[in-house]
Amino acid sequence: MTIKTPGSPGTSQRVTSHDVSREAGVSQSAVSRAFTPGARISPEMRQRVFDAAQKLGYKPNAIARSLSTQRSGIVALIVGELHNPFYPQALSQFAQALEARGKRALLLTHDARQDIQETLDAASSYQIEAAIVFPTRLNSTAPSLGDVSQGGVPVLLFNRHLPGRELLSVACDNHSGGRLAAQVLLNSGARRLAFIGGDPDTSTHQDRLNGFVERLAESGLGPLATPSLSFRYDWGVQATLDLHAAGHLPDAVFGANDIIAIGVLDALRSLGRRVPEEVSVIGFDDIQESARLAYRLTTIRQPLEAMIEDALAALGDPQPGFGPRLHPGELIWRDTVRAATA
Amino acid sequence: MTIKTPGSPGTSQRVTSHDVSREAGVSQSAVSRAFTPGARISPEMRQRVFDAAQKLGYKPNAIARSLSTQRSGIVALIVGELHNPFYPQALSQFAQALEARGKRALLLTHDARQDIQETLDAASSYQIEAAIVFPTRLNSTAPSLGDVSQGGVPVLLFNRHLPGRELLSVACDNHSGGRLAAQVLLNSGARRLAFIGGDPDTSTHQDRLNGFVERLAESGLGPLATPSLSFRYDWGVQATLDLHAAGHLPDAVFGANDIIAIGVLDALRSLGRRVPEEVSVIGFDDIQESARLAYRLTTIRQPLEAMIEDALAALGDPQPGFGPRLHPGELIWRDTVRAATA
DNA sequence: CTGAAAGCGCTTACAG
DNA sequence: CTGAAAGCGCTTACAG
Repeated sequence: MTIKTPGSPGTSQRVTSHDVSREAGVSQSAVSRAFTPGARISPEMRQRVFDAAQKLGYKPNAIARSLSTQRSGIVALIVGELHNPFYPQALSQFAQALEARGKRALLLTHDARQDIQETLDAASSYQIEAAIVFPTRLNSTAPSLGDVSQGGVPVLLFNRHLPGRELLSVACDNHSGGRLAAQVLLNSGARRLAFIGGDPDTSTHQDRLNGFVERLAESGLGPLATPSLSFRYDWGVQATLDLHAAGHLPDAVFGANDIIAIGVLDALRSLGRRVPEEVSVIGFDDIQESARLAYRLTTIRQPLEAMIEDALAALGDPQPGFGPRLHPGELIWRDTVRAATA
Repeated sequence: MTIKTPGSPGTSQRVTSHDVSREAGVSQSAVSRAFTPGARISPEMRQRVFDAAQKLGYKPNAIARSLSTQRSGIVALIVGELHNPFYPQALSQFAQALEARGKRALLLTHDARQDIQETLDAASSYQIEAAIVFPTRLNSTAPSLGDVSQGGVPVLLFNRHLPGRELLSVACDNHSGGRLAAQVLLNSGARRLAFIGGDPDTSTHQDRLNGFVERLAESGLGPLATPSLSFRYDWGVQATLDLHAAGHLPDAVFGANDIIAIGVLDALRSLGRRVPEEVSVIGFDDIQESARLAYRLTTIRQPLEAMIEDALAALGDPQPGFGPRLHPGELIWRDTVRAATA
């Protein structure tokens, strides 16, 4: 791909601070100062520069500024597959939050075939100030990520944590969330509870499962089944169909995330099972889709805004500490869990 | 946000080509050449440089390179709201396609309150080579976009076109797609056809509607109703409910996109109407969700890959021409349109 | 093929 | 407050 120059080709010469300084009859330093927020410059000078800049259509070159200041203002956002709508939502909110802070988001993709380290290296050549990874493709078996922060740029895992690695991470308090899901289902009178899990190698999955099982145990129960595979709609459907075929249909299911829970709902419907009369279903995330008329899914919401703020705060903190930063989930009560029995 | 330096603070000094040249005992130009693909340099020299670079952990600074070469390798991706899953999909595929070409994607958001021109200006300070806008928030009343390409960077509208402006755009052939939808519905025996539209100010909406109406007219029919508002699920639901309340329930509906059509499906279901027995429904886009068990939506697929390739090709072309570049939609036959009557 | 040097467009001590 | 100058880390004619 090469650059083309539509419109007047002559105009395409980039106008620089030198051009402006000439036009305004001041030094080049002056024009630089005029465009630097806290700089020592008289209002008259600044105005004079602005007028000339306006006239010439001057815009400071952020690349040159980055080189000079040694701060790019760029944060890398690294995403894998986007099957789960939770991620696009997080992605765009991150981009906005970054912009609000005067930063820019460099979007990088990461697929299963490549080591995430390569992606990070590629990003770091742009002198990124931090990298936020949305680990749709990353589980605890991921290699070498532990070394990343050595390069000097902080890496933050969003919505997952890797135990024992020196990485920043922010996530929902999935363990408590798992407990909450169990609690809600138990309250509704359910006794045959199943968990349909996502990728078993992820902390997200594990924490939700452990919290769920822990709470069940406190009521003297164990899960009926905990089939787990991946955080995808198809899997939610499949697992439900399998359970049914095996004659193990539960009276309540906790889907490891909403997209799975929605699969469960669709499968149940195709099986002619009524929700919540025969089977209660609860999910996790509260993606937009869960509120739809066709689902009205009861779920545990991840406090996305708070998590994003916190992620950015952690990245800005010189001594953040490496444990996962946890945020409590919030129960969103809709129509897929039976009302509590009296 | 400031940079922190985890790990060994001493290590955080960026290693530059000078460090490498010193280590390798060669000139700085040599190390630059070693990292420049087509450069004239002997294999021995290159290897020597690579060894030193490896030892020091050197990575070329892309920011400095950009400044020097006057080519940033950065393409801006500008997105608005992401209610429609079509866009995240397009977004991540664009990012991948760009990476495959050695380019980087700068992600910018654009909300309704701000002029898109501001967003483009912000982007252009990073010396972007092109901007691709996903016009979820942009309709034909958008101001000033016509001036954008003056700045020297080509702007491409994805999935929409603005008549009469000198902008690149690639889109599906929505007019033919609208005709195709009408055709399919007519073949199924429908006679009372409605179109539930999106934002009436968009070319996407208009072209689909016009094609649809045109084909209907050829069969001596007119649309039963064409309520239009926005490309959102909620609107699909609402419009269907309204039609029903007004006693105008059609025997076939063409949803201006899949997300609307899915809303229609959900509303129909809540009304106790059977699809496709009582009402046929067809959508547009073929988002992943449309294939789900609960919907199995018959729809017209936008050839996303081809559109993305073409977009990148157009951006690389010095003389692209400004008409919209149209790609034919493909009928995806699933379960929401009645089989053709004999 | 290799090196010394100028230059990309800024920022920022340093003097005044 | 203002200007001249050095420097950020590369690339690329220009000589050799």
